[in-house]
Amino acid sequence: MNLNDLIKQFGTSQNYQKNTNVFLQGDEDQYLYVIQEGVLKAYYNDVEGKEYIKSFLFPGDNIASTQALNRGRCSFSLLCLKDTRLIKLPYQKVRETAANDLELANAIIELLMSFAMKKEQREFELLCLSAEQRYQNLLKGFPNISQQITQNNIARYLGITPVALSRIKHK
Amino acid sequence: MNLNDLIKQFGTSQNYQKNTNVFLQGDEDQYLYVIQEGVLKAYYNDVEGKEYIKSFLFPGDNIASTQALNRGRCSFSLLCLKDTRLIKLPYQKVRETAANDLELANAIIELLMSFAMKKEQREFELLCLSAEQRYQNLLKGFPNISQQITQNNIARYLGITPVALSRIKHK
DNA sequence: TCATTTTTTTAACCTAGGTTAACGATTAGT
DNA sequence: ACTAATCGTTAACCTAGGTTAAAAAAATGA
Repeated sequence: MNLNDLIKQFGTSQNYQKNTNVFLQGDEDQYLYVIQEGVLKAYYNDVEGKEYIKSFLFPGDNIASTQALNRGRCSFSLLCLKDTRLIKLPYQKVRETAANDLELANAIIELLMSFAMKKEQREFELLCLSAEQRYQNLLKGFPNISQQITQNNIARYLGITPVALSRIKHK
Repeated sequence: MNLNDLIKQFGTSQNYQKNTNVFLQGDEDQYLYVIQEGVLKAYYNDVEGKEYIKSFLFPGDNIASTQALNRGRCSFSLLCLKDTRLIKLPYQKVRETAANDLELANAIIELLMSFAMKKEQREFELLCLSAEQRYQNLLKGFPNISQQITQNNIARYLGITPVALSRIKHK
């Protein structure tokens, strides 16, 4: 069994309107989501309500809170920036199936490996690059991002304020 | 087959003296390492030679460059801060074995999942916390770290200079 | 189209942390 | 125990980015 078979068997399709949350920081949510259509942001809020954007999600991407999957609560919130369609896959089913299915287990290894690589890349950027370098990097990897995402959101993703991003662009 | 069996079958034990590198940024190195004894740092150097520390490694931890495993070069270097003994496991063997061994494949899923959680936590800290908060966090999770790691290295791990860390401590 | 809301820019001022350099304090090697 | 090297601290000065607020620009909706 591969990931597509698994999705056919256990996945349910869900529609969300722009500006609705798929889940909120603090929720229990043991699902894996695959984006079919739309754009989302995954973000943290601190105690003062300040927002920090973990990542943007586009069709083909997948997401879950690893904290929540491993018997915890979501460490972040997930919000639709546009009308969105996604597939919701119960993680319990994924693990149960993988426990008895060699092909699927190896597909999940691939998936986790590529997730790990992405997280490691983000860690690198946050640790080693200046805000300006992170911005250049983002543009290089995603030249038309500003058509899809507001500058406000881009700034929060880079770890700076919208004011600071405006300054960087001005140069 | 579980991870320990795999280590017995394909792992080789290696000793390194303090201040020697296990691998260098830019190397090809398709091995997974398990730390038996010692302390190490994983770090990036930028074009000007400035150093940024990804993580410290202690007995029981494991490490590899995910970039290098996936037919690339190491994105960081690995250096022993103390005399070190570690087990070197060829990643090719791990994948070949997992491809035909359900138990092992699921053990690797566990391993990758816990790796992903760690990277996600680090991403959170770098994105959302100030240097001072990151320092407090580190002390909470590892109260005796300054007996094991110099302040210079701690600062580079936090993403600040040793001078800045000295200032933070002074408060 | 007009009105409202949201986004982006600009400016003034502030703060955390960087840089350089000098000086003690430790540590390691002989 | 002595020397050399490394490490930690302090100070002076600098810079990237934060904060607040107001104005301009753009998007949204009736």
